[in-house]
Amino acid sequence: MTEESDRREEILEAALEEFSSKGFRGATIKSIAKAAGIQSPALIYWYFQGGKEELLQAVLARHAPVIQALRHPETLMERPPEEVLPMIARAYLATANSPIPQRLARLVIGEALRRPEVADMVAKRGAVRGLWFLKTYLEHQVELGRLRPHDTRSSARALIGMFVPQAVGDAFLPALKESDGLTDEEHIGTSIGIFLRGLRPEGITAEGAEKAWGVVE
Amino acid sequence: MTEESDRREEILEAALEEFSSKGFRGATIKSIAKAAGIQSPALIYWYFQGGKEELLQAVLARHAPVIQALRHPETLMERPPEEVLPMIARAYLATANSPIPQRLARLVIGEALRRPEVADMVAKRGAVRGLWFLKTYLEHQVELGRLRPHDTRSSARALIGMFVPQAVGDAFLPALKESDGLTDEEHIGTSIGIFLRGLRPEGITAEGAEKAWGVVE
DNA sequence: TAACACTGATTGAACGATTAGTCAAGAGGA
DNA sequence: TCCTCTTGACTAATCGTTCAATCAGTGTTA
Repeated sequence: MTEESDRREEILEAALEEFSSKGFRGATIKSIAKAAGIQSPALIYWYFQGGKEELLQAVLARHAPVIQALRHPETLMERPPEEVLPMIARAYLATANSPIPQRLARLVIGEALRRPEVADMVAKRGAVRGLWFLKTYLEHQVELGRLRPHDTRSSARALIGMFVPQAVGDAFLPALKESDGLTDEEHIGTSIGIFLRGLRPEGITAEGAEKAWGVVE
Repeated sequence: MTEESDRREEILEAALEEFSSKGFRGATIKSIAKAAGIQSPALIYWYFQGGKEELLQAVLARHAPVIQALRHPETLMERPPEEVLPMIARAYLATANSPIPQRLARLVIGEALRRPEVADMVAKRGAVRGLWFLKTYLEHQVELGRLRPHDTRSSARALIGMFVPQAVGDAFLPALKESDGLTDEEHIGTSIGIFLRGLRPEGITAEGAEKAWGVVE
């Protein structure tokens, strides 16, 4: 259960590479076999009797934990948004800049366009969980009086959404970032600044908030 | 030049339908012919000598004006953000809910993943133009003293990004919106509220702003 | 009017290439 | 010998594309 065959792992790696760059239909069993360094496509059927389809499922399953991610140590819950939100934004944009998650995103997006099950998996395991965590965190901060009361379903979407164009630029449309040269850190600073100021309770200034909640940096 | 053959138009329609639902590779010349109501795939080669590839290019070219869109009547420039931003958000989400733009988005996203030229077209004709308009508008509002000074490259991204999760939910991941039932109008109200409050000049209240700038609704 | 030819539009059948998947046989240890 | 792993050769189907033939009009000529 724990020890996977080396060959199987090699095939899965090659399949992710091929599927993500060429798409499910564009990648052929032979090209995957070649990329995995094996002589015959027949060997793939020894490890994945279900053929190409099972291979795709196995690749997705192989990285499902990564997709889930965003394990939320409850420690974050108590820390103030001035600290937590930039952390989340940095983690998000860092993911968009890493090769494996990029390939996974290419594969998953491409397949989600045609396969409702994949779209559903993305929505439920990825998006809904992420939004649920953000919403819970923001609600808790409202209860603590650090943010003014509002609809956290909406603010959770708005918060993560603010970084989507930049992430898409990183991962898929380099021309977008080149157009004005906005760096990730600049964007994080400005947009979280707007977000927090927009949700600051009445009559509280930035300096007062930092002192009251013990912001580290 | 103006009068296109009916048949050619029928084939283009069928091709958009097929390409967007099955992808470029997934859609076959025969299935497109069938969807267009013609008996033989050979007819497609009479109208598009370049074959399947030219057919794809023709479908994209057919709707290029729609992709550009966002013609910006200068009248918008002078009107206050309390009016303009919800208008933009509504137009954006309405587009995400319309069938033809949805199909186009499916096709374009799917192809942009594998074809750098398509990705570049999306970035330059779509994203960069849209961001440039928003940035210009926001800068102008800063000059008018209706928003406090800030990096408008970042706020333009943040603004349009806030609606991306909702738009994606509309067009691709229905499970996302079902998860908490947030409506488009609720989201527009809350998130633009946060955005505007976050960018309000120092010492100006919401009521004061509305009276000073003559917000209609 | 009738026969004809020309042109654009449409068809069914076929070709060659490529694909996912199969199979029997072999290699190499235990 | 037995079992796991690996291979090259093969199959059956499907794909994009080509091609010769045909159809429907539309003048043109006798």
